[in-house]
Amino acid sequence: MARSDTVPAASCENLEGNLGWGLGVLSRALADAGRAATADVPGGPRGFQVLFTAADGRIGTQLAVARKLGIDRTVMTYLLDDLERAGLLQRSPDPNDRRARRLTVTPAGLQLLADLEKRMSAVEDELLGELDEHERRSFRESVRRVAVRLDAGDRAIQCQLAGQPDAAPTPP
Amino acid sequence: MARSDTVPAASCENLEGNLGWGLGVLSRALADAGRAATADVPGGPRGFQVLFTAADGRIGTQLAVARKLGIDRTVMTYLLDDLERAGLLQRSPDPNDRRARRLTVTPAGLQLLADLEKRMSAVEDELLGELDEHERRSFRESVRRVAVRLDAGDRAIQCQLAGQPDAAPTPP
DNA sequence: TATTGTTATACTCTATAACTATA
DNA sequence: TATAGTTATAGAGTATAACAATA
Repeated sequence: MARSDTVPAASCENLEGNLGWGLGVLSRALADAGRAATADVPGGPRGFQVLFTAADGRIGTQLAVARKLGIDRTVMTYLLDDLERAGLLQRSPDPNDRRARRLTVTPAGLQLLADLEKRMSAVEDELLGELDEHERRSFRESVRRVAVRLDAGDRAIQCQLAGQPDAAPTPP
Repeated sequence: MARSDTVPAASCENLEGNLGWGLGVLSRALADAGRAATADVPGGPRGFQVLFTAADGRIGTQLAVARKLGIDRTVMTYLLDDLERAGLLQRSPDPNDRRARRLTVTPAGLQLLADLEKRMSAVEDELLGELDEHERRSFRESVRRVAVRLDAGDRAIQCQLAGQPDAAPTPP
């Protein structure tokens, strides 16, 4: 009764081996450190990501940016209001589809963004400090590949995962 | 003006290379799929994690579990109320410190937990489907090591990150 | 006095619905 | 009719503060 009653028949030996726990810890740490590093940015870490995505230019409209970042479109409105009011970004009607708004980062926004990228990069390296350079590169690359597939790749996968947890894994 | 105005002086080429974006996508996907896979558990994915941690036995009291999982202690109360009401878990006063409550997972809880671990494991493997087996093991191990250091290791690191983003990285 | 846990309250985010304008 | 964006409202989730019991 010393142990056999407290140790469950777990497929995973301990909590630390649980991916959900690990990603939770990592995400919280990144969010906390990110909030501190983006204290001067409206919207915090999310404001930074919006600036970053808008500056990239390939994702032009505000709805596309919102989808890419997992931000609700109604939340996006307030976020952009704040960023625009701070003079970091501008909305303008898309000439091809006048319903949509194109996002343009102002010179002030680009300048802040360059600084933010340095800060966030430092934060990330600090968080991943446990890993050596090779492991770090490998880790970043894995995250990138997994995320790209989850994001653009197959939305079908997410639907499958969300809809039928016990269903057969091989649909035609 | 065709490009030089839209492409910023970014240290990271594109959004996909951004760790924050990648972890965001991955965490959201895991949360979504986890919610679906734990639809029958009070508290959803978090309820599963509490069960898992409590069943491990090494982290006995409810406050310790809450800290380990990044759950506010006031939220923990409601969470445990639900889990206890569902007959999955029990609270009992710690004989060594009668302020604290020890958590015991009931047989029904252990049975559900075993099933949940299978479900969550399947969800995780599906999410990491982009990686081959070796990469997957390596990725999980990296997450584990990074999280363990962030969690127990040095809370000083988190304080440093959170407190002074621009400060010198080598305090005495 | 400090800490664990609970409760009640207030606040912040997020989701829902309704509306405008374009397509 | 459907979509991009906005606005207002309601709801979920979270944090804050006060309290009781124990250390």
